Amino acid sequence: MSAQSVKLSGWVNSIRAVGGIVFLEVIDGGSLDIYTVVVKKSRNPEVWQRASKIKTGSAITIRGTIPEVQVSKRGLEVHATNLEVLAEPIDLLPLDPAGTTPALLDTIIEHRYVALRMAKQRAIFRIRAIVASAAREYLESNGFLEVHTPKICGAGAEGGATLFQLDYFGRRAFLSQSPQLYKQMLMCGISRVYELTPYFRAEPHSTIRHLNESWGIDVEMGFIDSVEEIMGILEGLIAHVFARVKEVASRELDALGVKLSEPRRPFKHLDYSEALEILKSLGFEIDWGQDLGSTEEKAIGEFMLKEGYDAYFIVNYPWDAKPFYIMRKGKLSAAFDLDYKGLELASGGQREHRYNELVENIRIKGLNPDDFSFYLKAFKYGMPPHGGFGLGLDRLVMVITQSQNIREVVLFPRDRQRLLP
RNA sequence: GCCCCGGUCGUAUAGUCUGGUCUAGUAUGCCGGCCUGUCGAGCCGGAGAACCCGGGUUCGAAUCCCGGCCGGGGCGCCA
Repeated sequence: MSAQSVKLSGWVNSIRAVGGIVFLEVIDGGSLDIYTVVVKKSRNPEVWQRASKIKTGSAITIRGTIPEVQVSKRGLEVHATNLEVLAEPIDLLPLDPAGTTPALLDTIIEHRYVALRMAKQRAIFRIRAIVASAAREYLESNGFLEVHTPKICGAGAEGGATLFQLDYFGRRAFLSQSPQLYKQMLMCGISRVYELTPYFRAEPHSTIRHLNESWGIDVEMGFIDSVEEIMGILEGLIAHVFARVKEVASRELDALGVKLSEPRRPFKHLDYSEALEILKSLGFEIDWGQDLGSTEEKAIGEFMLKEGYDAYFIVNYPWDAKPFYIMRKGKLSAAFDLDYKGLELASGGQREHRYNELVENIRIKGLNPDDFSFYLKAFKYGMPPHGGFGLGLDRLVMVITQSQNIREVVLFPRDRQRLLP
């Protein structure tokens, strides 16, 4: 048996020198692995000389061997036979990559690239990537085609939400607030589509769960029998993502101190009217037809959790509280929200696919059908019954990583104040 | 946009209520030294902040008052 030789490139996260031995704690390019690089004066005077002068935060390449006998209690021990410093910091690090001295969220965001050397930060963004790939995996195995719709749009999607305006060769254009209208138009030619996409919203909110640029998983499916079919896909998607993260990201979850439990299935279907009853019993005064505010959502979340449900659908919303493209069922609608512990993760529903009814809905909402002609045209050529949902990717990652603020799970968040970096 | 709280060495904080004793304390990081198995290393020494910006009160302001900017939280807004 001989020692295995290795090449290791990464950053020095901490240095401990004990007499003629230098211990470098090194992390690699992205995993959660930690290496303890050992350099002894007696064995390698030249390398030791260099190692004892190295600065925390330096980017280095090590060549060395992995000894049979591992003494280090932390990380894989590597005995360096060569050490090359590729770049060293020219300023004090803006935060402690080893995580001993805490950093405020604002400091982390300002220096996210350095913060990513902290185990917890890596864990969050590794989980984020796993969530995205697990979602793709599930949707593709269910016959959904990934599509990419425009983010520069000539018309505001549904009216209502505030849009970012921009100049498009002298014409007025907007950043897409949602792929809603485009994914529906696609239902005239493809039966199942999905898109991982940014949503741009110019709302001046400042909360722990809103951003002006956020990411969503948008799904639309045609030839459906009922709205239940859509909820089935959404529930399956959520369940698959949780299961996948649990399966492949145990180290990341450990690093975050998160014990992830998969949501109880089947998800409870809570009627909007039932939700109002619950709220009434909790002392809230809500008139039928009103949308639920965040305080109400949280109260329902707590109530449902006591009943044993972390994830639940709220169904049968009043149509008045929903957008024009949602199918009407008298005073009610074929729309649903998916909430997880009081946080809205997704909303969706069956759409109105009949041309005349759709035009009528637009009018009822006080909008002008002419403004939607590019969209309405798609409903003239054999549009099947269809529906879908938009699932907030940031919020899903937030829930899985048990982050308190949505900014924690977005590398460079865009909020009202933050435009750089 | 409204309400509450905050802004002090690179980082994280103490100090502010009860103005002077703060030439601003501590931890970590940083610099120098000692130590051949540290692993939140240890020990010794050192540098580092006129306290977000502007104005005011006062003999005297990190501390009190006003405005602005920024941060955290709550609400509103939210296809």
